[in-house]
Amino acid sequence: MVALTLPDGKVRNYPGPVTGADLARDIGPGLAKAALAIRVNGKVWDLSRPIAEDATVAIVTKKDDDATVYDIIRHDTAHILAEAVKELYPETQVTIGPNVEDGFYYDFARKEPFTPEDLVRIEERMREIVKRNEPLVREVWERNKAVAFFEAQGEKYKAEIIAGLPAGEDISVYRQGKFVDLCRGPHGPATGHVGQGFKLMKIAGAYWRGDSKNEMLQRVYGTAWRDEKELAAYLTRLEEAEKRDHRRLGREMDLFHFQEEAAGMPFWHPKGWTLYRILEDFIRARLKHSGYVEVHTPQLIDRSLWEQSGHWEKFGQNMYTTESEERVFALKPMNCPAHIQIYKQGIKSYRDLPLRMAEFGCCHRYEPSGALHGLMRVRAFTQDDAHIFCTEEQITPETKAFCELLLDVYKDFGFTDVHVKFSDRPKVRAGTDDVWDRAEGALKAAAEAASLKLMLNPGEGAFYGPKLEFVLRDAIGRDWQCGTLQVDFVLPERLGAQYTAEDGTRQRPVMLHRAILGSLERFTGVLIEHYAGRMPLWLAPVQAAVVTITSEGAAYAAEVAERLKAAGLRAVLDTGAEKITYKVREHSLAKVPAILAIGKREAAERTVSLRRLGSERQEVLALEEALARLGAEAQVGGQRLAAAAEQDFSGTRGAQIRAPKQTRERIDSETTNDDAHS
RNA sequence: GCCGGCGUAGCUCAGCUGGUAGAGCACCUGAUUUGUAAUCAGGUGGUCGGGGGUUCGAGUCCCUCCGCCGGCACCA
Repeated sequence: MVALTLPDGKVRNYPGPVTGADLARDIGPGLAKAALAIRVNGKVWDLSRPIAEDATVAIVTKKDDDATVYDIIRHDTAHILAEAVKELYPETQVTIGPNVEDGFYYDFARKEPFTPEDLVRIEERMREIVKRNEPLVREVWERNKAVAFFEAQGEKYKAEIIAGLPAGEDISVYRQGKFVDLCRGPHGPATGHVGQGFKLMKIAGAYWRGDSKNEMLQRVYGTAWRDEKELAAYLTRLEEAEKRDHRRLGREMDLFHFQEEAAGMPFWHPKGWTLYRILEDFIRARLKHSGYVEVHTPQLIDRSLWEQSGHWEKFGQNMYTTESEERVFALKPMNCPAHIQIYKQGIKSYRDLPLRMAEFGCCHRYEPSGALHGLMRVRAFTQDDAHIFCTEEQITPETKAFCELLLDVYKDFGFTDVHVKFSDRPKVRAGTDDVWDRAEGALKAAAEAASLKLMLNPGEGAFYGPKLEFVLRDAIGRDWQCGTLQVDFVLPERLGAQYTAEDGTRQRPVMLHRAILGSLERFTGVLIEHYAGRMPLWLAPVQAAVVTITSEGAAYAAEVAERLKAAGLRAVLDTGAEKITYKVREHSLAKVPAILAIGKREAAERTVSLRRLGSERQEVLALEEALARLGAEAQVGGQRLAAAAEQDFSGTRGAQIRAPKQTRERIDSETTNDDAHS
């Protein structure tokens, strides 16, 4: 007897093993048709797989609001992709085809790369295969049979994968039509269940087994959804994400640019640099408040120091060098060795620790050309870098304090969804197990003390110590790794840092490498995308535009602009001859958070008509009231920031706003009252 | 670095099988004094990413270098 307990608590008894398909058919024809798979004691099984023992079961259908549905649909679609490719290009070998976020891919081995036209053909064939509604049949094969089968087919990759599977594991294959693929499953009952809500997205090269020493395969990416409507929604989502691409907004909002002569190194324009400097000044103030000292170290340092630190050996190929006076200098790729040099000046006592040394040091790294990506991956960058020299006992309190500072800073920027990856000892590492035990223990305890959600990232620590990696989630759900904290026992040793302990002995300090924003360039990019360019008031390069409706208001408008600037706000004055609708549009496209319109009435009554970006509402306020309100909002405030991030984004293009002609000169010199960059 | 795609005016893009470069917006000039997302008219603007080759003739074809885009690999 097999007793199956259904989700509603009812129990069905069978004399012997039954399949999910049998059960679904017994319950009703509708369910039988809709069934995709069956959950057996929480595990998802194929409908064709016999259930031989009592179990709690639930039929999975496409309508279920459950990630499993997508897992099945996407993996089925990957098999359909492989079948289509084998039908169209029989000489192609199949390799692996896992699911990824929002879709799947399949890697193929073939001499000729796929063309975009091939992709169209393949997708057409896939749609046919779906219509054929071929049953997907699970079979368990004996290992040698499986290897022999795939070798006979010329599928050397598949044979290699099977050979690598642990002994004793069932080798399951799935058959659909003439196509047989090694696969763990589970799958839906037939290709038709996938429906037409899928699309092939792109072709790319990918190394076999992810190793650049191996041959390159052809990877086809696809996406698959429950139906065409969901697919359409997904494609719309991609388009929306594209609109907030910081590279596009950087151009549209005149923040920065890149050019061939300095690939991977941003040219910051006045507005972009204003934003950058706000971040830098903000962090500088926070660090100062948290007991850090700031230093500045040379851009060029003789290679001997990099040899000593070990960087030359590991990363020499990725360092820019220059020769002078028969010596080789490297542009610094990081600040830490230089900070140790400062630490080593004079004798340090345990009383000097912890010593928190910060530097906004510009670093250069020769990143591989294919890695460059706007501000997110550059060759010249500045971190909000600091090194905390401390004793082992101080690791925990210092880490805790750092985590608190970091979360607080993130909150100010509007990021409240943060998770932390904890990367522990890698296989190849320096330091004894005892030291690692202590370092990992201290780091973990501190992270937990700071109430962080920890995700384990086993074996991914630096060779010198464990690390925390702080990942924040942006307004549209994308994750960005920004902050980091690494415990380092190695560099102080290599570069000879010491302190005198209470007992008079010489000891090695521990070094905590840490950054909150990471690279300022990258964080600026993240912020632009998070806010879709609509920065909250305190971050907006131009915070307010004072615009006249008619020239009668010009003198008063100039006064309003002056008052805003006197209140510390970055304001522009637009007294051009265009219509108010034109000015509102232009300044809105430029994503200026506040537009203060001045007409005859406002001038007479000493008021302003305030319009906020993203809203059509206008509010007539006394000038003093508007000043007070904007001034208050320009202060850092977490809640306001979060609210600003949620403002919906409407697409724009070509917002290269400049001052209208009559006032051009005046405005250009008054874009900002922040003299820091002049 | 590897695989694929792409590179035409400041931006977005058109330019069929090779016949000597075009639109919209932007910009400039003039007119318009306007009440909350585009006022009208006229005008300027490109050695078609760089170099080389094939051809009577190359934006269109070939080679090569550079850059960008999408992945992969890398990321101290």
